[in-house]
Amino acid sequence: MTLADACTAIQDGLRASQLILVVGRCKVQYVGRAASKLSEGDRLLVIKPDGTFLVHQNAKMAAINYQGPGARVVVEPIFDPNHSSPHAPVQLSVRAERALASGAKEFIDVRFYEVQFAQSFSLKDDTHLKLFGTEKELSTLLMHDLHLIEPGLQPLQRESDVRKGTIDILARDSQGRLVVIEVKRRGAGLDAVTQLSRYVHDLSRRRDCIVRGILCSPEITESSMRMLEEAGLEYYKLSYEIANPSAHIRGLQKKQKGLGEFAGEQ
Amino acid sequence: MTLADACTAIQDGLRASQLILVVGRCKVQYVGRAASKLSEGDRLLVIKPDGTFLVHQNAKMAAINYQGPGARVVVEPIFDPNHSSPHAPVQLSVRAERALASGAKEFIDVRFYEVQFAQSFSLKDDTHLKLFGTEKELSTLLMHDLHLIEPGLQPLQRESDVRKGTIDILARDSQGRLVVIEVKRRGAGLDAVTQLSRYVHDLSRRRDCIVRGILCSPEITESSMRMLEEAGLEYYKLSYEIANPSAHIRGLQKKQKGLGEFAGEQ
DNA sequence: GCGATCAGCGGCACG
DNA sequence: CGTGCCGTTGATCGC
Repeated sequence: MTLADACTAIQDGLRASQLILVVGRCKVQYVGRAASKLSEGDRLLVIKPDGTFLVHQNAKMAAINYQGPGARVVVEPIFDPNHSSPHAPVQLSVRAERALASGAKEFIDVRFYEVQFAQSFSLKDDTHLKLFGTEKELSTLLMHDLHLIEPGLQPLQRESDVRKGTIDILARDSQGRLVVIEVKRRGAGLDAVTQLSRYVHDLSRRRDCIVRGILCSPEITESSMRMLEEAGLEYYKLSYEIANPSAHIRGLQKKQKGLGEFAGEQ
Repeated sequence: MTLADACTAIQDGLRASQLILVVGRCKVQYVGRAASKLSEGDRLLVIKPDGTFLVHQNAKMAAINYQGPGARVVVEPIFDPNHSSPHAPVQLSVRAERALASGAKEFIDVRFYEVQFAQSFSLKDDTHLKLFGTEKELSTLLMHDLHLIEPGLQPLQRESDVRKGTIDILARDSQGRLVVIEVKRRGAGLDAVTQLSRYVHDLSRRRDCIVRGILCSPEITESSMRMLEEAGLEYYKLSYEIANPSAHIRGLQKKQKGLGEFAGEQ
């Protein structure tokens, strides 16, 4: 496929606001929040009607260069400066520009030397993904099953904002103490512990009372567990199943200090 | 394009370990770390030689469903069960399976009802992106210019592991105190403050001495600044430029408590 | 719009 | 391998 044909195909796709696919040998340059250079090689370029601009190599999930929705795409044939008359383009430049929130601009330039394929497609699609097993779902489930953690635990609020973030679940225990519960849908790391610790400290200072903190996650790393214990916080292993219309909590087990095993309360 | 032709095209691409592109009307189902359903609509499917599997809608940067490198892809024509004899497939199933680190498996099933386009491409590309302006680069630059923060500040180590994470820069000030420096390439939020706070507390406890903590970033949110001050930590506004072979630090300015303005030290 | 957090985060580097 | 953490993170939701 000639570069001139590719240029036309891309322009047609841009005008018609279609999905554009280009496969070819190119260099890529990016300047914006960071800067990058990618030397010659074969890549896939995807341009979506909303301005999304993706350069993919032949491996890995992530695009090697990209531009988010809202980018303005311009395609331009490059002619050999040695030839005074413009016969056939020797390169094809596909450029995406975009304004950052700060007002600064960023751009990508993909310079094709050879195009294997370029075509645009009309994609009719107004559907939205339905996702199950998110943290929000688990959190909602857990709030209605706080007795799994301990009897007498009463839910107060979900997603309550404190000055230093958003608490997943706020509850009160049988002795009237506030309990901050942080839910993680996957293994908890140090960040989860610092997060919970932040909420507990903030709340205990503001209300001037003792506040408990409980981390609930399917796993926790060893150093996170140590840090949690040092901070006087509690851990419950959260076991759950993902089902189609809605997830399902299998159980919660308190992890005992210094033991590799669990002692269930249920 | 018939579903049978699409099936052949995909199979050829899989056999030849090529990049495969499919555009068509499909449903998508996913079960694994979470679960999802996406009803009928037109999408782009990208399959890479390494098993990467991407389903893109006509908007947004992120793939709506995906599978990472290592997935095993199987394509299978589905025939109408009412017809005893297999004439033409009524659907085309493209399935990606993958084993998680935990040992559990996850899979996506893309069910095509109609295929506009299906073709595979050979992508020769062994290049790697060169990226400028990363945090690592800024951190290295800053370590050699600690005097920008204050005179007498001496670098000790970069990327030093403490029990609770990895310290960007460890230094010693003119009075012999340890200084933990956390560098962020973009605006700092609460997480950056908790991160720094974590390192400082850990180190001060382990060494049983006073440890200073300094956050360096181009911006910081108001609540983060408040939290930083409450924790007795310091903030320096980091101004930098991204240049081609290497980034360049323009300056560092200490942010004064309670003022919207800066008082430079330089 | 900014701000905080989640994500099926992905990817990397180091122990 | 896990653990930690950066990312041109992106995407969402609340203020």
